[in-house]
Amino acid sequence: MTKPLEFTIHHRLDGALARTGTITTPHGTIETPAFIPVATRAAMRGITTEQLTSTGAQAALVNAYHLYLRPGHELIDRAGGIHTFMNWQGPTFSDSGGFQVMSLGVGFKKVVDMTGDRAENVTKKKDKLAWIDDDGVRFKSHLDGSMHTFTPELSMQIQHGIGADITFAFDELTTLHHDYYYQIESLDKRTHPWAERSLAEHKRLNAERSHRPPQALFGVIQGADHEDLRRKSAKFLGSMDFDGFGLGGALRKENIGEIVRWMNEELPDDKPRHMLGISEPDDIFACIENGADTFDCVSPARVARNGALYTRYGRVNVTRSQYKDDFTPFDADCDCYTCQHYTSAYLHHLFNADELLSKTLSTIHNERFIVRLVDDIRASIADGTFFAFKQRFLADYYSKKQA
RNA sequence: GCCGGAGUCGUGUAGCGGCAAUCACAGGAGACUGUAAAUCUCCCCUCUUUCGAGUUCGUAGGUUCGAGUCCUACCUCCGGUA
Repeated sequence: MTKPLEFTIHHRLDGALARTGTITTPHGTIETPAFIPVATRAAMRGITTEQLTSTGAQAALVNAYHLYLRPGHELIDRAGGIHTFMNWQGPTFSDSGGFQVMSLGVGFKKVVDMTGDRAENVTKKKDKLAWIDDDGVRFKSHLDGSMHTFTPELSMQIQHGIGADITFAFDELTTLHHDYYYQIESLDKRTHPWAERSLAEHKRLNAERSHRPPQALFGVIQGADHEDLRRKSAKFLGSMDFDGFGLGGALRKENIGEIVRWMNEELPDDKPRHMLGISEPDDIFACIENGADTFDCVSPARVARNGALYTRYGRVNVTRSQYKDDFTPFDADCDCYTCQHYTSAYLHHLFNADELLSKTLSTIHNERFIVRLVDDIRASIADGTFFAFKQRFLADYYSKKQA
């Protein structure tokens, strides 16, 4: 195969931007919409690749920043690439390190804020581990304090060493707390020029490294919650020679669907769109309805490790004492390995006893839950029942909290 | 029997005349959205939704403006010794 990526659209939903399709990569295909679990450091925390496969995951996403620091992208290249290294034969994505621009910078020690109304939600200069200028980002390693400068070129070199099928342009992830003028500057001086530089370096590397399977590059749209900036960014990047697009950045939960629509109305229809860092069921519905094709997110895994499991009726902490004597599966509707073999009481006990297995079993469940949700949404688009499915699912999902 | 030591929140502790009283564990609840997350936050004597009120450091007295803290007696436990 000469092209790094092909995207075929199969179904479209009347009255919305939702579609189903197939992404074809050198390491296999992804039926979209799809949820892509995150294996930041070339490992899905707490579970094996076989267990990840059992969740129905079609692909996995790794992170350039983390793998650059350890074990190093040259080492992964020597291993034969990320697929061989981590024994994951399916399609892979690699994030550019753009998220760390925010999470180690202004967002350091903060929770991602999708409301914008937490007043003190920006990290002070001296406490940060990342500093931005128009050329790139200086990082202070969270592992040993050493300094590293990320540029679009370095990010692409790292991502090519890693060898993921789909890579992302290095971008600046802003927050809802940055003002409008900062958001404009961020687009014009960094995210957009960096996208051009990422693309140029990517093309050079794909040509230079012809002994490896060709890699795809997605440009990442920013613009926070401003319609004009989102449309402008989508138009600008959409006209470039990317294989697909990342829908990134500061999103306001309240109107996340609308923000996604602004971008997708401007983007070329025939290229895939990846929603970066989103996985709450209501957000997934809103994004798919407005044209998102794939998703990645650490949340299902993280909340699982911390004891929160998804059910049809909402996300619930198994650590609650009510599950101590509950000898039924935590989610009776679930076909995952965990729910097929273990009871709520057992999971409750494992968390209580701080057994590693608690995290493994709950991660398997949550990843399966979100993967299956998106699979079901895909099926509902194909057979035209999307809106009914969405209404029923969300009514159930939020029925407990409203009560 | 005598000598010495100790009794503080479910447990183990801090406390050195001045705030229901430290810390840890246990217990209860919550949070988590391109992973510095096996993390973090809150509650945890009683009553109260809150503000707040009440009762407390083995028991009973005493000294003091004020006692978990000092004194006396008693009770219990742990060492040592007959």
